[in-house]
Amino acid sequence: MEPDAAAAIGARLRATRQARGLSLGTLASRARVGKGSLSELENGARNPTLSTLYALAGALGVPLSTLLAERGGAEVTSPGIGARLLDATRHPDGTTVEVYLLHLDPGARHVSTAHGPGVVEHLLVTHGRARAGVTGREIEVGPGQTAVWQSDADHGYQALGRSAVEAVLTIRSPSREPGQAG
Amino acid sequence: MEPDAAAAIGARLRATRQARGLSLGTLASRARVGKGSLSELENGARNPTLSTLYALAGALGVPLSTLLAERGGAEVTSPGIGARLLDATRHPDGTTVEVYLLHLDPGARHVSTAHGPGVVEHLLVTHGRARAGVTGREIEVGPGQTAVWQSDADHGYQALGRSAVEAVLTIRSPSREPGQAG
DNA sequence: CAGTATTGTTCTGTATATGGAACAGCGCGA
DNA sequence: TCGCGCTGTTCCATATACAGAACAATACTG
Repeated sequence: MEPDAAAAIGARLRATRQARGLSLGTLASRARVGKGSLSELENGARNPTLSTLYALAGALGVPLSTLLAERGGAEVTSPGIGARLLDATRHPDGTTVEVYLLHLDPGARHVSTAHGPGVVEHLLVTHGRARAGVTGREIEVGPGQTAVWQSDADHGYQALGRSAVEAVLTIRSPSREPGQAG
Repeated sequence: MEPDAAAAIGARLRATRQARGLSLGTLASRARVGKGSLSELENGARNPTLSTLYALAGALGVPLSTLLAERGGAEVTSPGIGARLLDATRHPDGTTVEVYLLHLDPGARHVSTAHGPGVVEHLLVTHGRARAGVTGREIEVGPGQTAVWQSDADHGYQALGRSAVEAVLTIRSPSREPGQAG
């Protein structure tokens, strides 16, 4: 297998567990999995079995595919910028929604030309500060704040200050316009 | 594990293999997996390892999540409400961010008691209309709009009108307060 | 400060998943 | 009828994932 696929899944496992506020021991006992197994698994030092994966996903209340990081692995769009597609759904009425997890290195900047009409982007900053929006009308957003813009004009986002930016970027395209990360 | 989860995955495996017109032996050798292992695996008499699953999925040219039985495992939190965790990350500074894909049946309503201080929730509606926010101060949002609230007070969201609501819910918790979907 | 949880780690014997060999059931050509 | 190539199955020795215990390192509590 990919040498670090186990590591990736372990990291996701740990992240989800901690996000739930669970200790390693409690999750292990809830999932009826050995504490040691879970520890080594989170550290990527194991090649888990389908049964243990199911058990852990079940105890976390998460579909197993969530733990299987393999959704379009970290796509690097520009230097200093990483975007990971979390989900892309197409509603029956044709609108598509893409959800990205975005990482901007300090100072990184991304600009994009206009998309089709009606495309709306939401940038929800979870760490650091950023400037985002249509070119010339950017606004500044910090953790827990969202910038929204219509991307039918040139637009972009950039990291402010000296710390990296983590954000959730959602792109909603009304009809058949394919969304691009940015 | 669920007794038939292995059987389900085995069936899918066999189906995709045959759809590719591959014999058991050729797939086994391409994936560098024992013939016997693959046979028993397809018959549901095995509890495969992540590495063998990856190897087989890779040789079939299929994302692993395709082979997993639980496609689109929607977690049902309340009747008429489905939430699927897309991602849960914990930043080094301790803040955790959870991103959910949310589905509300027409008229469905969800209320939640107060979480710890500093928790911020963002509800980005991608389809339908919803009312969301702190109890008594809800706002109405439609496609492409976001409702934001501090969830240190009772809060909730509900679908308006006669169509279902699709949304992206992001919960940002500053310290170690475990986030709950809602 | 000790005393006591509670954390996550490393260790160990056992169960089992693994690759490969041996096996059986075909179709086909001579 | 053989023989040969193919199919997929069952068997076996070995590697390893497993549960749990024993451990260490960090908190609370008196």
